This record gives sequence, C-alpha cells and structure tokens, in this order.
Amino acid sequence: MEIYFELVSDADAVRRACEELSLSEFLGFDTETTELSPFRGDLRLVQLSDGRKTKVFDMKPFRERGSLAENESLAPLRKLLAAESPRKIAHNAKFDARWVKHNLGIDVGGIVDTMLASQLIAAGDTDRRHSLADVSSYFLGVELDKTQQISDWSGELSRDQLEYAARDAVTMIALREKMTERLTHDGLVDVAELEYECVAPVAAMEQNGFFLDRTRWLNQLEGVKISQAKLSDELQDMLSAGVAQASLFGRAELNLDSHAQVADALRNIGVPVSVSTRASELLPLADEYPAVAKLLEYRGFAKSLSSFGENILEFIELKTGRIHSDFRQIGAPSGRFSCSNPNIQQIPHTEEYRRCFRAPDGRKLVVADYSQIELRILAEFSGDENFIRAFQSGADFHATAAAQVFNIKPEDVSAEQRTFAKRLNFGIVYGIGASRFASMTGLKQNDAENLMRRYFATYRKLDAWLRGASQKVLKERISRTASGRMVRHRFDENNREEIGNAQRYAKNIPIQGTSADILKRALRILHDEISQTSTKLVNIVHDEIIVETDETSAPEVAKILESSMLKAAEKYVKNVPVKVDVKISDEWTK
DNA sequence: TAGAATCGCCAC
DNA sequence: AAACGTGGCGATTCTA
Repeated sequence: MEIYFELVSDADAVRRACEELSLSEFLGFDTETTELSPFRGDLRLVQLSDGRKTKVFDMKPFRERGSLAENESLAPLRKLLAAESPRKIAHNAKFDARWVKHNLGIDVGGIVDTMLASQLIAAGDTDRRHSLADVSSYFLGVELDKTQQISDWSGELSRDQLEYAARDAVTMIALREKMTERLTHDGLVDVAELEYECVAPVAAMEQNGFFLDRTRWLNQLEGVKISQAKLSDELQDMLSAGVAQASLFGRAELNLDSHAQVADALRNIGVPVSVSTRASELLPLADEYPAVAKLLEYRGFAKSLSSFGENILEFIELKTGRIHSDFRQIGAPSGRFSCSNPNIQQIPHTEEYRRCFRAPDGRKLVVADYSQIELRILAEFSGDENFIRAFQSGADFHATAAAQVFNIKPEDVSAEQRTFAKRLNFGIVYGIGASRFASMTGLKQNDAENLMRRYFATYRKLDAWLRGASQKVLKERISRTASGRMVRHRFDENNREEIGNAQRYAKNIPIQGTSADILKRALRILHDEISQTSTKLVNIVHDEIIVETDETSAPEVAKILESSMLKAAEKYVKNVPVKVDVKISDEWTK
C-alpha cells in the first residue's frame, strides 16, 4: 500500500502543516526515536495524521539549532500537541508523551491510547496481546509490518522508513473508530477516558524519577551484610547436626537459600517441617525450635540483600541521578498499576529503606495516602449502616469494629479483640475463609467460624453484598468497578476450585479496582494543578501519592494533594467519609 | 546451558 | 498448604 505523507522540515512547513491539522477532531500520533530511553537518544520524527493528510515532522534540522523546546519554528507543533483538541491517538501514548515532554518541554494534551483501550476490552484475558501489530490485526484485520521499528533512525532516512513512520499514524484513525465501537458496546467509555487522562501524569512521573540517596543506601546495606554474615554463620552451626555428610573437617556447608536442603537439615535435627518452609508455616515452630527462629531471621536479611541490594543502584539514571521506574498503568486486571525496573512499589516499609528515598536539598516530599480506602469502598458498595458508622466516628477503625462485633464499649476492646477485627477487616476484602482466619489468628476452626458469623451478623448488608457478588459472577461471569472497568472471569462450572476462585475475585475486583479508579482520577486532578509548576509527581503505591516540591511551597502543595485525592474519591464514594493522611517530610517516611 | 517453573517474600 | 486479592523479583531447581 502506498502511503502519502508530507515531510516537514522547515519553519514555514511546520506552520502550514499544523494549521492544516488543527481543525481535525482526532489525529493519529506517533514518534520515532533513536533509543528507547529519552535520556539516551534523540526524538527524530513526530508523525500526525487526520487519516487523509499525514505530516512527518523531522526534528533533526531543528535540533541543529539548539533546544527543540525553545525553537520558535516549532511553536505551532508544541501548541498543537499540548492542546486538548485535536485529540491525539497513539498506541502506548506514554512512550511518545515522555519523549515529547523531554524534547519539546510540553505535556501532550487530549490523549487517546489504543493500547490501554485494548487492555480494557480484553478485560483481564492474559492470552490477548497488546502490541500495535496485534491490536491492528485483531480489530482491523490489517497485518502491520514492524520491521522498521528497530531500524536506525539517526541518519539519512529511507523512503521505507518514512512510509513506515507515516503509516502507523494513519492506522490510528481507523483503529480508534473501531475500538470506540467496542468500548461503547462493552460499557467501557468512561473508564477509557479515565485511563487516557492518566497517561500524561504517568509519563511525567516516569520522566521525573524518584531521588535515591546512593550513599545512604550503601551504608544501610553494609549493616545488613554484617548481620546476614553473622546469622548465616550461626545458622550453619545450628543446622550442621542435621547434615548427613558433616565431616571430620568441621561442619558441612549447606546452601541456606535452598529450601530443599534447609528442610532436610531441619528434619534431621528433629523439626517437624512439612513440604513447605515458608515463613507462615515455620512461624508456629519458631518458639520451640531456635534453629527455625534463626532461619526466619536469616531469611529477612537474605531477602534484603537480594531483592533490595546494590542492584537497585544500577537503575539510577546518570543524567538525572534518579530512579525512573516503568509504571504499567493497567498492570493488573483490577486496574491497579504495576511497577518494574525497579519495582519501587515494594520497597520495605521500614525506615532504613524508606529514608534512602528523599527530597534533594532545598526540596521536600509530600506523602499522602488514603486511609482504609478499600474498606470504605466496601462500606459504600454495601451501604451497611454499622460499617459506615464505624468510619463516621473517626476513631480507630479496627477498634471501633471490634466494639461493634463483640458488642462492648470501645474503651473495653482488648488488644486481642482488635487484632481479630483487623484481620477480618482485611481478610473479607479478599474473601477469606474460616480455616485461613483460624490459622492466622491461632483460633480453633470452630471459634473462627463463630467469630466470622458474629462479624457478618454485625454487618448484615456487607455480608449481603459479598454474597451477592459471589452469586452474580456465576451468571454474569464479569465484575465491574465503579468506573465501569470490566474483568471477565473464566471458569468451568463443573470445577469447584475454579468456581471458588471466581467467587473470591468477584468480591475483590470491584473493591481493589475502584480503589485504582480513584487513584487514577486523583493523579489527573493533581496533574492539572501542578503540571505548570516545579512540583513533581515521583511515586505512587496503590493508595499513596508522593510528590516532590520546593521547600517553600510544601504546605500549599500538601493542601492541593489532599484536596485532589478527596475530590477524586467523591465521584465514587458518596456516603462514607474518605480520609487522606498527608505528611511533609525530607524522606519517604510516614 | 538457557529459559521455564517453583518457591518464597516484599509492597498494598 | 491455603477456601486471602493484585503485582515484581531473586535463588534454586527443573527441563528441553
């Protein structure tokens, strides 16, 4: 297929091209770059197409005259890209938005993202692929040749390369039309808009990065290494009695990281270990067997060294001195983000680690998180008056719940009763069963069952909602969040295990997913407040937002962050008070 | 021997 | 071990 396009490479052509395109409602949008990271290479091409007219803007001649962000000749392009209208349709728009932000200094406005749309339509089906080639094939029946994608975009460009670049932008127009039909049919228009609006904040966050203090991290690691070496030594001694080939030359070394070897050694010294050596299994044995306690202690340090060791320092970008993780906007079917390279959503909560992520000199972090947001969502969905009342009191939620469940005064709640209530409060969101609840609390199965009955008798509507969710899924085979996000459940109706799984997902997905909806809305509201300032979004962790700002504006930013998060929740949580805890800090600590 | 599978554990 | 949900990731062990 012949592709018609205009190559735009001087000031006059930029002005004319942007004028021609500016009245369209939608523009296909794509970029070609010499590397994958904006910190490594150059933005070479920017392609825009209204489906008939396609313009390929070559950045190279402009770059020769300095910064693209300040180049007057590119002002019309910057304006067109930044505007909310025309809307810019891109596949994985975060990628293009990052490059444009880094090179042209602007946030792309009015994003439509066909990759996110594809993920929403797939509704959690992990068999579906979401590359542009896959999506084009699935929705348009058009097979795209992507061989030019990894070609050299730095030098003289071939006709083939330019046509490839133009073609992807053209494709977006038909793709959006087709996918919008499907989004409409599936009731996904609102959630799609929510996702599209979230792209610019996420692109900005990745570009901003999070400052990690290398020296602090290394100092912290030194301590861990010493502890680990000591524990390793002691544990080897304790287990050596259980190693068959312990020799005359002292104890035999066993691999403490090998579950099989450790389980063997433990059995040989008389510890009744089952197949698994996981912590939850070993914990009850720790009191009786010192070697088990030692092993658990060792594991803690070993985990720290492997998962949170020096390797994370390799992710510090030399150009910025900061960590720029990859955030996947629809990382889970529930709509939650996932994070990788490195995953800074799983940094241990302890102060030693968290304090290494800090504000650079003269700056502050503002750390805000939703308090018990998932339980509040459950309260909203179920409309349970008692559960809602526990939030309205504003007091310690778990203690209040314990008072309700045990029918006693709040001041009479024992620590143990509070723990029971807390465990149940968290567990029910995941569809916990009595046996699991029993094992985690040490209660007998019978007592656990009775306590759960008592809990659900206290919160009858909550019980009804959960039962409703697990009934409904059998017929509908989907779950939805408050934004309309959909997750399809696949199960064989003759398979009890699969049915059980689906029923637990059905309880959890609407709650976890609505929490994700709220966070995404908050990101957009916040972005609109701060994008023109020096305040930077630096990390998010499911119900928490971390922002970096100038010391002098921190109190004001704290207010903006809190109000953005509250406003975001208002749309979906109307009958239950929502609480956001905000803290201004030098470090990522709460 | 490289990649897959498994186990285990960090976050929310 | 799991009838407690969502991820990413590292070390060991299995497998083609």
